[in-house]
Amino acid sequence: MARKLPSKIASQLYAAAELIAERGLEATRMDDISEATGIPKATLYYHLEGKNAVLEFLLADLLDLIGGAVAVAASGGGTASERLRAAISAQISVMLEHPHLCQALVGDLGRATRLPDLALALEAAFLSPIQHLLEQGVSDGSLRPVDDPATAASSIFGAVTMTGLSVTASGHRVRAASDAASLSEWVYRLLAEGVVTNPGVDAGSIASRHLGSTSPDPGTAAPPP
Amino acid sequence: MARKLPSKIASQLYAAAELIAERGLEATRMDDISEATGIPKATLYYHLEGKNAVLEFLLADLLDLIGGAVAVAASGGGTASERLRAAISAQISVMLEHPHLCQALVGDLGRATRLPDLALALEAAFLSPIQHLLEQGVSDGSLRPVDDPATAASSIFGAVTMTGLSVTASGHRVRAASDAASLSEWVYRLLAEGVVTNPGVDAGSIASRHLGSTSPDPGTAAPPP
DNA sequence: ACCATATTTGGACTTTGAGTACAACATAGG
DNA sequence: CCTATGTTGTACTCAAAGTCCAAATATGGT
Repeated sequence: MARKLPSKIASQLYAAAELIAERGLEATRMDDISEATGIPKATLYYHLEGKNAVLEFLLADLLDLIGGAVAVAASGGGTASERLRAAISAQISVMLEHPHLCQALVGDLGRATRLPDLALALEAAFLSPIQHLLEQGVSDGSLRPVDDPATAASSIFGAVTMTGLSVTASGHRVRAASDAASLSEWVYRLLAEGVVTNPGVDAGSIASRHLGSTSPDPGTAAPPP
Repeated sequence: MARKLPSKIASQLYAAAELIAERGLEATRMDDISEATGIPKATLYYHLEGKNAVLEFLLADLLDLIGGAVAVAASGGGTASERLRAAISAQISVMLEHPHLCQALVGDLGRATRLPDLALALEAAFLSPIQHLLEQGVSDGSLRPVDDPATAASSIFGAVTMTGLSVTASGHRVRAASDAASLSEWVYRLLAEGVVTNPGVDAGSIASRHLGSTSPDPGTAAPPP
């Protein structure tokens, strides 16, 4: 559709990512983008449909990067669990290499997912490869079976993304990891091994105790002692 | 600060949540909100500082709800792992009860986290209780030790939130869970037990294989058994 | 009942920023 | 040199946020 941007301009455009990441797209005036990139407003509008198109271009690019890296990781050798780790590593690496783009993506997630192309790209870049890995892991025995791998992929995506963000964005002094390799290893372990010491021990005891969706229910939160 | 909104108005305001969830705050005109709530624009501006304040009010409320429920869960009885499960259940329950608010929160996450009060509320409602649970779990032996519980809390938050969203928002036909109880049980298990069949087997073998961001450091993540 | 103060509301107004129109200019390929 | 296509400054339109204000209405204290 709009993938004919002169590379000169495309590269300048990245200068706008930082602005958008910090202030959000809404608070970023087109004139700011123009000034930050050195591209005059008229030229911007000559190539792009508008403000959203700027975001769309930047994020499509990011998602291509991640999608590519994840795809490579997911189709590499080894067990599904090893490839899952590689995929997570790929995502984290790209995130840490492009912190501004990621902040922009997450900060304007609503807008992003409302742009149809981007929603698809997101799906293709992350969710669907991870979902497949989960399924393959059941086959090769390296991963435990999970109901609804699609939803599980979302959960994993959420965990990885949020982790990457909290390292990237917030000034969190992160003890866990200073570089992409150790951070991704860290998240992978968290997701792979879980947080509990001996799985199964308290499983199933509470399952039906919380709320029945419809009825008034003051005690949604904690199980009685 | 602005917490004296007449309840009459406050309740009407929720009618705007759906609009915001669907179209994003930016695409929602103040006149739309006015019309949807039945509150005339002038009155809105009499009580609220502007558009952002609408979002801020709604989300502050949501975060109070979640924060309250999570706090109750986290301070209940049982092991840390049981309370972690209860906390997750609380969050999921509130999310499923207020899908519009959640979509609004996530959709305009950037804006939300840029509102200082909300960033703090988010921290207080989720992150910090979960972080404490993780720490307590190490003490009582029900959870395995994790480097940097603060970041781990973010990861868990990401997973839970994304899961809730993918059930709520996208038309995903979710096999995993139709109600809050079973969904939260499902996420808890995922996080508690991990996705891998026999933990530790492939740890450390690949850490440095994908792209080298400077130092290969395969061991920072989890403590040995 | 009376007054003071706060709330509600309609309507006109100001301001800001997105997006458009267009003419002048540049550049390239034939 | 001449036409295509890209570049850019300037001036414009237009929608929506937010402000002002004054008249109506409620609220509460004495």
